[in-house]
Amino acid sequence: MPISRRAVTIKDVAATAGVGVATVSRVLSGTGSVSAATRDRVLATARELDYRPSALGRSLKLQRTGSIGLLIPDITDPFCAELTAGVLDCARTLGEYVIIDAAHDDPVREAEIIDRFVEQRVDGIIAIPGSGDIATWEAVARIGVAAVFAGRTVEGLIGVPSVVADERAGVRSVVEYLVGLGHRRIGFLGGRLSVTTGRDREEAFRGTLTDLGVPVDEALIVRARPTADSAYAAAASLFQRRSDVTAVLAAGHLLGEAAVLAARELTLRVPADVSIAMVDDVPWAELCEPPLTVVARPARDLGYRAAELLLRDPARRERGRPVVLPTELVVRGSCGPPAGMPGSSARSSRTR
Amino acid sequence: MPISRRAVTIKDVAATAGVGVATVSRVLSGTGSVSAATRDRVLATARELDYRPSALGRSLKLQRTGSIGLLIPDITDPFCAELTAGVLDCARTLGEYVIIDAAHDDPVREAEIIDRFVEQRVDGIIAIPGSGDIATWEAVARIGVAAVFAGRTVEGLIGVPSVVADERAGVRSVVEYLVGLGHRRIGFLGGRLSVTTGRDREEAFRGTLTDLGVPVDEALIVRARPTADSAYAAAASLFQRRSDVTAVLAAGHLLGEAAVLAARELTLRVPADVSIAMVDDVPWAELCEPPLTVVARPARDLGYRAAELLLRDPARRERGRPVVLPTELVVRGSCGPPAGMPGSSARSSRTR
DNA sequence: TTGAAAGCGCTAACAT
DNA sequence: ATGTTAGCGCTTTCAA
Repeated sequence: MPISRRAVTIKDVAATAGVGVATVSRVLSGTGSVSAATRDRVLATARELDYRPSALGRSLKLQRTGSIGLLIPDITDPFCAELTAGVLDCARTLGEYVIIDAAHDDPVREAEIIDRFVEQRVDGIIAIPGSGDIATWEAVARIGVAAVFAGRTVEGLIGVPSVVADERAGVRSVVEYLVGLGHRRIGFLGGRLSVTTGRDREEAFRGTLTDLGVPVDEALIVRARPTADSAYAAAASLFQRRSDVTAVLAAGHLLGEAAVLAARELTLRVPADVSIAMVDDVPWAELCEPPLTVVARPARDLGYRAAELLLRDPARRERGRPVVLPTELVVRGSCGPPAGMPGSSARSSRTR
Repeated sequence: MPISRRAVTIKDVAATAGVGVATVSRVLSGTGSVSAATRDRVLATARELDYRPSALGRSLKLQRTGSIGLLIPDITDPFCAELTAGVLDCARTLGEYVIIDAAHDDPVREAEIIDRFVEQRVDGIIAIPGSGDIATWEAVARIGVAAVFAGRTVEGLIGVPSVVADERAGVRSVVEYLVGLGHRRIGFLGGRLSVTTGRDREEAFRGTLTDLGVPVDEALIVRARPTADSAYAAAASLFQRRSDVTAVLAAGHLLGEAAVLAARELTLRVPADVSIAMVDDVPWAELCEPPLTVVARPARDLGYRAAELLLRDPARRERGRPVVLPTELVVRGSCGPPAGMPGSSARSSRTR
């Protein structure tokens, strides 16, 4: 079998079948009318020659690629991966393909990736935006490339719609749960305020506490950069600085991981000594000992709906209003009444 | 600001700048020679018009897209995600972009995705193959599209090189470790033999035991389909059927998760009652109580090297020999001497 | 029903 | 140094 030196083109098929290229195109795309005889002949030769139509030629002609660009912070993050799976699912049902790239929270890289997407003439862009440049997205809108944000938004940007989880309601539900359990001194491990989710969660934390008549102790609210080290430092320092916290809400799985590890390191029993809850469900939350109570965001749906909004709902997309999906409080075993409360188990003397 | 009705093309830039299209092309691609004056003028107009060169036109002309197709089973699998990150890293440094899709272990879907990649005229394909069709890959080779397998191979296929972990050495190291601890009745939770990794691991398990003079008890070797349910059923049945197992090796993180859950359900203490080890390091392994001892595959490197092999090492790629990367035995707390051994803690009466 | 031809945006060979 | 032009593979009028 000879190595094919050149890819088979529509011309080759046409010539071999003894018809014009237009006819081949018609047969293969199913448009127009062709006699059954030619149809069969063309199909046969195409198969025989192992002809693969080039999407390049078609896209250039059609001015439409059938692709969508997906920009995420980091594919190894479970939330991103799950959201990506949703995008892939939807793209598949809609016959689109997905170009993906990770910006790793670097605004420059984010802009580069978007430029690339634009050059590739993607039909649209889905992004989990970082704390990046607003100008980047204004440029996208200006060029006229459709875009939608998923999971997060960019502050003060109009015209780019988004599909997000109801972060505030999620935080509210878990704070209410903790307060209902009897907690009054609840620590909050938060992320950067420069991303919308970070701000929403922290505000909702404060707001819910206030609504419930629980005083907000600013010293119990700490923030970390999105690295394991920073998260751990924040968690450990909170536990050590304030041995009176009875519960901690981690506003993200990195922070939750840090809280679990720090508690373990300080030999705090969960939930006897301290209750831990976190935002975002991840596989390890269930395998933890005890299993972690979490606020789950519908990550996969977020991705699916974002793709849907982008590709098949231009009207709604234009309106730019955010689509908000509900979260779910998943109660597992990591939260209980505070030590010393009726119903709580006897508290051991905490050795630090 | 008016909505751009049509994307700016190289012609527009040329006309506006008062030069030929070739000059614009030369300026933008940095090839050929242009006077500083025209150069500046072209650059200025390009910027002014917000010109974005179309990769479609360029790719069609150059017969090269600068893209690679990445085919994986499931992006939400941590191993796949990590490997994908490696591919993304390498692609970025090489200036390529990545089209991704998940086959979910469906051979038909796998074939469809590959067809799509071919139509898109990707420069090459990287795949974590399922137990799919060998014919699919033969077709790829026949067409002349470069491909490399990552993490797994397809049996009996020549011409497609691969970058894989040293599965056998990995399993060997952990089996030696367990036997060294004193274990003689070691359970094996395996995957399908139809994927190369599944077969390699099981063979290595048997082989190592034999080499060490430990009899192979076939009743201790069970297989599961790659779903959480099937894995759990396998683990639970093994524990219940054979209460004399002192250790279990899970040949994959799904199986490891099942083993941990099943042990917990049956109130077996780890490692006092049973030691658990698993192949593949995942985030939860460290957060588990006790943390799980694992054989870690260099997932990210696997992806990076696969991309490298595909894009910048055509010579080696041609030769088709697999690149084998080492694994690492990460000892954590989930393995100890078997109950009743010197050094083991007193064994509780196991209530079943 | 079918074919010829224009043209999508770009690059490169060729001419000037 | 710069402009003209052919053509990459395809779809789609427009004629026949």
